[in-house]
Amino acid sequence: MKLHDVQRAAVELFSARGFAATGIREIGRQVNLNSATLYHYTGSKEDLLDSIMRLALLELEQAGREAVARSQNPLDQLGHLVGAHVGITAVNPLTSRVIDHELRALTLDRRAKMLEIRDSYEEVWTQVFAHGLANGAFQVTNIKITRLAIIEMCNGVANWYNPNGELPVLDIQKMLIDLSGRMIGVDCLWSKIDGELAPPERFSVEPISSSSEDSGG
Amino acid sequence: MKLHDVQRAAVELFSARGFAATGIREIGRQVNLNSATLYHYTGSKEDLLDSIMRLALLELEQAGREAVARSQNPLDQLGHLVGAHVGITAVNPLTSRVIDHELRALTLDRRAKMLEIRDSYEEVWTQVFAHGLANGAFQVTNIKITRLAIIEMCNGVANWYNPNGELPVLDIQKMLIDLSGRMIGVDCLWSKIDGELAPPERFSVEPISSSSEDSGG
Amino acid sequence: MKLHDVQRAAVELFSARGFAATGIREIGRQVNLNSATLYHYTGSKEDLLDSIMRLALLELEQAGREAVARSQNPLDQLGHLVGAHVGITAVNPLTSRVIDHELRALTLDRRAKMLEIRDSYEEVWTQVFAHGLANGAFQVTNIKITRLAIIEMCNGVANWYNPNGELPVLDIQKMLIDLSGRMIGVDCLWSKIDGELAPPERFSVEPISSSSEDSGG
Amino acid sequence: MKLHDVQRAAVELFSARGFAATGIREIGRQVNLNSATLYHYTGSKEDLLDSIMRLALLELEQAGREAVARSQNPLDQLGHLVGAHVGITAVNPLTSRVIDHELRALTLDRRAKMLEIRDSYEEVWTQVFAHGLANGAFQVTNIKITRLAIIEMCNGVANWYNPNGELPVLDIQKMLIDLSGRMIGVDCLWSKIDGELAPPERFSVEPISSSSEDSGG
DNA sequence: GATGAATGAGGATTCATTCAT
DNA sequence: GATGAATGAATCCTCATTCAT
Repeated sequence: MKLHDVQRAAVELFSARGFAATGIREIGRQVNLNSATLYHYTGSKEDLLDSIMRLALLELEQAGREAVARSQNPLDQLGHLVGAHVGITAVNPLTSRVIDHELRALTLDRRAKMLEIRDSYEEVWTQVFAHGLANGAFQVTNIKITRLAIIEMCNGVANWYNPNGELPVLDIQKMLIDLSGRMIGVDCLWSKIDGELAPPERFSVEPISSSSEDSGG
Repeated sequence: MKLHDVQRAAVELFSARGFAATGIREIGRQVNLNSATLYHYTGSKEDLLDSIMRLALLELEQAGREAVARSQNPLDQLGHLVGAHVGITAVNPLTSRVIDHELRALTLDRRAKMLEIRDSYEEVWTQVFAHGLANGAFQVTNIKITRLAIIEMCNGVANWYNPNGELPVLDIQKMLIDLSGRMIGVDCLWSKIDGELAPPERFSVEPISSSSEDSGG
Repeated sequence: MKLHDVQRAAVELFSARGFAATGIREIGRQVNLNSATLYHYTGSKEDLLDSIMRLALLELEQAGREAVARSQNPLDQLGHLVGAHVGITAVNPLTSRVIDHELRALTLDRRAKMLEIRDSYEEVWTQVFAHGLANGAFQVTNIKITRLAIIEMCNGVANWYNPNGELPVLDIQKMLIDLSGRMIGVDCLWSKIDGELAPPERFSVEPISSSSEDSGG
Repeated sequence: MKLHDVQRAAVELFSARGFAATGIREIGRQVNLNSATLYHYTGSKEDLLDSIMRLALLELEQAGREAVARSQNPLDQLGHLVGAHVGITAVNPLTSRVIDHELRALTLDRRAKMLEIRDSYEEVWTQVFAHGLANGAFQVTNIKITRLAIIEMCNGVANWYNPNGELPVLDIQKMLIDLSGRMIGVDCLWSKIDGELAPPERFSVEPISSSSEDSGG
């Protein structure tokens, strides 16, 4: 479908230059479409960004909920959750950067709706930590900061991981799961997880040749 | 000095809306200066961004080097380094966001020069990890990923910490030092550090009422 | 026929927003037709305007000639002419506004042809006045200005008459005939007219629910 | 002042082609100003139209009030009112056309405010007619229609009068005053008016070489 | 120092129109 | 008949920047 081509091109440019610095004509050029034709597919430029972010956040949220549903044990849940988040981020680094950087480009009301989805996703994390703490499985001094630190660590993957490089995604997932484990006082969390990690999905909007290229910003 | 006012206003707007989405007139309005007058103080819009980023990165680098110089012991060094980075980030969240997000807005050659500074700073981290590993003090399976994960975790502070909130900066520093310690296999790193943390400096370009406000993106 | 639907929709929009401010898609939307389909029925946007104006002006001219043909007496002729013009204007206010306002939207040559029709119609008025003056029936100091004043007064009906209101068209016709009579020095012209007024025809292009609504402009 | 030049050019083009069909660049070209510079003087295109219409309508209203204030006698008042309206219309035909045709181009709220001014002006007419009727001086069968007919007749002057032609404005005023008089049952109203007509003022926005040129529409 | 005026380039978006299906 | 896709040209407007004052 053409719409997907447009979205992919948009993600590529938005992630590289930023939403505001990307021209609608530039996007069109990448898909060999006149700028006027884009409006046939996407509505406004902001609509385009909105559709991309919504799609990505919804998939992230769903992946998070499925990850947690794989076990009742908070430790397992944390492992799966980190695995899912890191997996998705590593497989979709460009889209992830757009999610992380361009919320501010949305109009107030659209931003609010988008934040609802993000908050709903973060709620999943919050509950896992609450259980883990009550459980005694998580040994942390500050639950909130620890959670935020882990999430930021996971988000950071989009800034340095190159999916076309040598390191397989699974290795990154293992590593960050272990690091997360240590952060809550558990060593070698990866090896203790019950069940396999869900394979991370590639978004339909993620550009094909996404090479993160450490392209700044 | 007026230049600092302009820079502060610029950081405030760049961090909130992004460089490309911020108009030169908008900056002028915040400091009651005609847009044409800005050019007396700052040169071009890119010059303004360049000066801000350079200043901030140089201070960060210096703080990093001083942190490491406080001890010969890699564990101490890591603690001081994390403390410095987190401290600076927490005290200058808006400037930190600009550093993290707007490298891409620079022209190629300027970006290259800026990356040199950033690389030079990251080299400090790399060496600490190299020593820690050789030393046996750091128990990690993958140094590079561990280092990146820790740095991203520290950078993330700019996304959620509110310097006007209740939590003192020092508490954040302690927490993240402990978390970093655990990530390399050492518990309670904070209590083991030799010497006091250097008090984090506020950049001259950091807006006064910087409340991070978790304002998106 | 569909063509008439399109023309009616066009008159509705042209009279409300003006030709230049009306989009071809807007017209299509009103008749549930894709904008591309309009071209099967109407040709270009200007063709559409042209067909509307030509049709209306031709009907006006014919009505004018028939009105004058009803008597040899200049006073009767004037009465019938005013009656016809006012009647048509009151029954087709939207189309009348289009005629009055949108000549300028036509290309030079099309405008010239349209003006020929209008001039031909005005020639009817001119001759009635010439006869009335020669006759001695019209007592005027400036024949041209009087004629123009009467015509403008009649045209003005399109600006304020609401065909869905209480006042019947016939009352308007009576009133303006009397006023016209007074303007040439004859009182109660309406009661002196020989023969009945021709009933004013509704144009095929006049929108059905034409409520003039005094909607500005 | 440059602003006046811009307004004059705008009136010239708006009256000739219509607001919607006039480009901002076209206006700029006429005053040798870059289109971007126009915004320095005028704000948006709609602001430009708004300022023109407001200025013209306010002057018209003031002239109307002054005309009526010249006498207590309704007949005199009507004469002065018609004289003022016709005078202003004849001296400012282009601006008058803009007032008559382009209200629809304004946004809803701006249009509402503009209509307030116009209504306030028409209220002057309404009161004169009310007094004239109560007085017995006006012999009419329907005041409202008579009033509307006279106003439309006066407005019509903008459609045919050429200020650069042979006929002086005063002659037009005389003629239309007499015609208006006849419409309310009074012959030779002009010769009965007490006091001189106020000389009609030329608007600052009326183009200098305003030759009505009967340019369509 | 400071600013109003000025501008070329470019921003997103809409336009009337065509054409293959 | 009817339409979705496509486009070049044009829309209004904003941009960063310069310069005479």
